Amino acid sequence: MSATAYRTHRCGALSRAEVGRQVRLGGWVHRRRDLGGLVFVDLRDRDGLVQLSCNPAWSPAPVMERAAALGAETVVLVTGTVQLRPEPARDADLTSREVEVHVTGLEVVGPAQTPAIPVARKEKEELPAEELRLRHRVLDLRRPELQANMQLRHRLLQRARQVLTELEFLEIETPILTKPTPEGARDYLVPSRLHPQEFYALPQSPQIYKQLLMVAGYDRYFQIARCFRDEDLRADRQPEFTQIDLEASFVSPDDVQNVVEQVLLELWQEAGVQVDRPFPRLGYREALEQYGSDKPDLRFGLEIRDLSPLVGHDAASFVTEARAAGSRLRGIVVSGGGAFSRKEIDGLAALAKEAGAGGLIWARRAAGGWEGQGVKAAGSTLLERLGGSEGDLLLAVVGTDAVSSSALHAVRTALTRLPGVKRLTDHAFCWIVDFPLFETDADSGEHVPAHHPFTAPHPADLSQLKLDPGSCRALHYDAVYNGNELGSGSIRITDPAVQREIFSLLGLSEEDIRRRFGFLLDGLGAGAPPHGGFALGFDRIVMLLAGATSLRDVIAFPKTTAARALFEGAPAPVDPADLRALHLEAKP
RNA sequence: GGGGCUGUAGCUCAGCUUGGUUAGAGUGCCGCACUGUCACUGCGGAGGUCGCGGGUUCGAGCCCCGUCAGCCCCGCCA
Repeated sequence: MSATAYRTHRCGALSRAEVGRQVRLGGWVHRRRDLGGLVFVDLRDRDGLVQLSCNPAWSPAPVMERAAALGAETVVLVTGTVQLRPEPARDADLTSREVEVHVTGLEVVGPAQTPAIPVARKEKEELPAEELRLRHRVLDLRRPELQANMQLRHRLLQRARQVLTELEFLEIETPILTKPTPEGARDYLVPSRLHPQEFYALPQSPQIYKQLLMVAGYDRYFQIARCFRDEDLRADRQPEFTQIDLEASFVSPDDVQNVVEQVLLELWQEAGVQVDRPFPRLGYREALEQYGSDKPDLRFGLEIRDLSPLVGHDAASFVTEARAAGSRLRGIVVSGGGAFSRKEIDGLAALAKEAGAGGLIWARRAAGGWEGQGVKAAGSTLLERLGGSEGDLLLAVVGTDAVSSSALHAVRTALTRLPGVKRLTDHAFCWIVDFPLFETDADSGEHVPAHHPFTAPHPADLSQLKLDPGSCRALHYDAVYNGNELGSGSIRITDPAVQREIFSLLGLSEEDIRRRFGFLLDGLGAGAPPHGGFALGFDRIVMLLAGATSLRDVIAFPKTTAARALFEGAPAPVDPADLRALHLEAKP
């Protein structure tokens, strides 16, 4: 299959099976070891390495000469015979190490300048600075680690296509040049040449299109969709990213979750991990109460407890006063946490403060009873009521629920990285359900959609939509894995009247609604089936399954945190004439 | 928009604490030697805008201010 006019095999594919065969290979010079009379070359391609052995006993003089002059990363074509290595390979895990190629012909077809960053790295040698890796992306992409990541990415993509196709989903493409319809994030805009002062927007997601496909009767849609959001970046966020986007008609939340679970199961299986179904479901309120987060890492217990009922009269005044003001005392008991150093505990306290807590109350249970700063703060009555056993560590926070949740979530996340903290499992999926429909904007105090404005309200809460929008739940669900949000979805609004009401709750005038979302409302009025869907953050999934720590390691040509492409040099200024054609003027 | 870390040879880093002769190491590169290496080995050599700009000082890689770039986090973002 991999044979071409130039080669019979890939370098990394040679094994005992080919011993004695005459082969032709093409690849990159990974490393060269020149012993004077003998030259060994590790030749690399996407399948791996094979050792070339150049020896006057079988290599003609010109071959010896050329082999001795080979620079790193040069592309060569080689002819030779596959032979077992004289000595048992030291690295038996690399099958190609069992054999080598006795070179009879060697031709340089792609001379290479000395690489600016090394492709062949020594053991434990640090990676070059990320800036250089991005600038010299071609060289970085040659590294076996990134080759493996990109190959995994391909396999996951194909697997997703396969399983969704088996589930009768149709892959349908939607426009990249779309209408600016803000869903929360800033749009990337594209000026129109034919229509002065008008703009396309790149899609933040194919949300409205996929809903209209449901209205159009396509019943089950999916797309490996590129999405664009002009927001500030993070290690796990890029300005353009890929979603496995899907939508289905006549479905309940369970139906959608069922499909998503099947997709995730197959993707994890492709990466060699067996996943149990169904995933546990956890209410949004419950998740915040027990874990302080709507994306809890359920590989760990470490549940948050409400300690308020245990507070006695001997608690410190700042605790009793906060209690009187309506705050709660919440905490985590870490079994075995008594062994943490003071430095580790101080580190946790710093995180709690950073998250807005006044401080972290802590106490550990030694042989003689509870000790530590928390004995005074929480009061010994509380600690007696709490009980516990020797070696326990109590970490607690007083404050509003919002503060204690985010502080304890930060503490809990840090705890999971400390040595000796017990893990219940390696792979913990869950669904977070019953999200609120609206959030209150911190600045304006106005209602904003918790997700996007097309999410259907929970039927049980529909009657409160006007009276008390804040208490309305949504038919929205998130898939969470090991503390990472993999994606989210919902049942959509199909009643145009309800959709109008949501828009107007968001402060849109009738005219705004018409202008911005008229085509959606017309669609919904044309006979809309009940429908819902989901979008999985594909890059993040690849990152997690590849064991990478950055999205940039699973994207061939990523952007920096300032949204620059260092390799090709985007964005870039354009010729004023080109701007004029677009009816634009660049102001300094 | 805010905070933090980093920037010295092609690459990875030391030097900065406490300003002072000619800025070092490993690796890569170049040359020589070497017939079973696999991070080959040995010997020799070249290689520096200490990110950039300004300031303090007799003197700045080192101190101060600004700026640029990369990374991480908060805000933002599904």
